[in-house]
Amino acid sequence: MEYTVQKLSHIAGVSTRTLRYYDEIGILKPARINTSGYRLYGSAEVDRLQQILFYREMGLGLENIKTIITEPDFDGIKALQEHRMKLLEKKVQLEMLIANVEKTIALDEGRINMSDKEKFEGFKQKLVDENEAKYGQEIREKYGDDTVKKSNQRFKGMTEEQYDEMTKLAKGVNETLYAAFITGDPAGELAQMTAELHRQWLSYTWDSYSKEAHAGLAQMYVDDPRFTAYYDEKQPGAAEFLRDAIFIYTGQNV
Amino acid sequence: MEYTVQKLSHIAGVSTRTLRYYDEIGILKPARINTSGYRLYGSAEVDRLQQILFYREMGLGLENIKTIITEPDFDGIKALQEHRMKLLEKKVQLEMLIANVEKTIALDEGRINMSDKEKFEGFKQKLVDENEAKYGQEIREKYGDDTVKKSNQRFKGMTEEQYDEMTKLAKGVNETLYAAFITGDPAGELAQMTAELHRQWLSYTWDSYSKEAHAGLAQMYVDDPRFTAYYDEKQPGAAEFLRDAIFIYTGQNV
DNA sequence: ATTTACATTGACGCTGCGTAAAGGTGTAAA
DNA sequence: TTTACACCTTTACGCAGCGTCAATGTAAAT
Repeated sequence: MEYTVQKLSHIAGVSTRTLRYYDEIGILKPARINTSGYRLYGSAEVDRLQQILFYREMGLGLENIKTIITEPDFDGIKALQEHRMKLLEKKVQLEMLIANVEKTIALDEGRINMSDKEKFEGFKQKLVDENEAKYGQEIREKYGDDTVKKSNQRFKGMTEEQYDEMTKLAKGVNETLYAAFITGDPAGELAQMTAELHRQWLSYTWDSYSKEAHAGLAQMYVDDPRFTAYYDEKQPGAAEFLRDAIFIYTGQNV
Repeated sequence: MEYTVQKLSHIAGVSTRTLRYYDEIGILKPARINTSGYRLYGSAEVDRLQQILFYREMGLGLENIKTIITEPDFDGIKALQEHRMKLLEKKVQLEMLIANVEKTIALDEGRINMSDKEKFEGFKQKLVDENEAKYGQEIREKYGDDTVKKSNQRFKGMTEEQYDEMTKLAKGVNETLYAAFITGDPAGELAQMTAELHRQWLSYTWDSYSKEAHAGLAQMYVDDPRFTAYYDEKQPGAAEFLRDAIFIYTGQNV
């Protein structure tokens, strides 16, 4: 009995394209080809296809399958055992991924604004990583290696409640900042409230508070374009305005 | 501060190719391009890249990420929740796959011959699925809807021991069949033993045995090319020989 | 003789880049 | 100033496993 591509595809439940592809990659060649170029398969090919599909079901790649079924004394079970290990690794990966996604979703319960939270999240990341990478040295020189280390550690070791609190404070800083900016007066009530919130926010990561350090950070907001961009995104000039407000709050000379 | 591709790639820990690709698909365009055609990124782009990498870590596709970060009021959490569902589905699939692979490996303990077992596995599949698809109707007409249903159910509901037993019987049928075929005598002792083993094998799936049905099936082995192919693979003419033996065994007129 | 069903060989598309290849720039050392 | 060398650019194939046209030839049924 001979089968054309379509007949075999019906028997095996695969597409004709698949059969042609299997021919192309040499994993299943037809028994013969007739004068019109038609592929004709015999029962041996049906069996072989069934083996291929069996291993395919197991998730093995076609190259692997080719090796298994072409080399007569190849240990199929051993291949499956190796394959199993790969699958188990994949499963671990997937589970970690799912855990991460779920953690991210759960973290959102605090419900700031997604984009705000993200920005803050990114901001936090930047504070720790980039600040460390690029400004680490000068900050260490200014405030001491120990202070910086403690700050970073505290940042990473925060509980979720603390993180939430800090996030809320950050949100408060943002909101009052933009409200204060509209008043145009960095010495005004709103602007000073912003500076106060900002101080509270800082206290979450700073070991000890000093007006000088606070003012220094405010100046950095203006000097470092990455910080400037963060505050200026919604409102150009906001970084500078915040610095002025903090300078007044800390009694720094402008 | 402006970053070239390489600088940005260092900051973000991605390849320059990735940055160019992100430019190409429009997910992250540089702030500006200088006279020499160099890509220059600003801090806004650093932020955007960080968002992109965040979602990428979550396993989202770039097209999805593009939507999330390009459309300002798109709900990122919702996207993550949908994504989570997909990941969970993937996990279920993967677990099923692993279970299958492990079952296959375990089944090999019985140590038939791998290829024989596979063929039988495929044969079982064909019996249930294809038989149902192509000959279901005529068999139902012949033996009744109920009989067929019960047979299929029993086939699928078999325990592993039963399956093993059945597998051994199938192997016995094959071996004695080819031995008997050499004798050339379908009425001989070996051939009749084959028929007997075949009856026992049938009993695993048949609700009740009848000589007529047995003979009917034997005829089908010859009529249906797929069955013929199975028995004839090792020995052309074996299917016909088996039918003759069974006809004699059941006292059917040839 | 015509329609219909089925066959063939290309060849592009999908995902997210890795990896050359071939050639212009920027900067520092000789 | 030349030379070297690091860094930039665009173009394009490769991967895994087919799905999906497109253009065209053949077998079988009406």
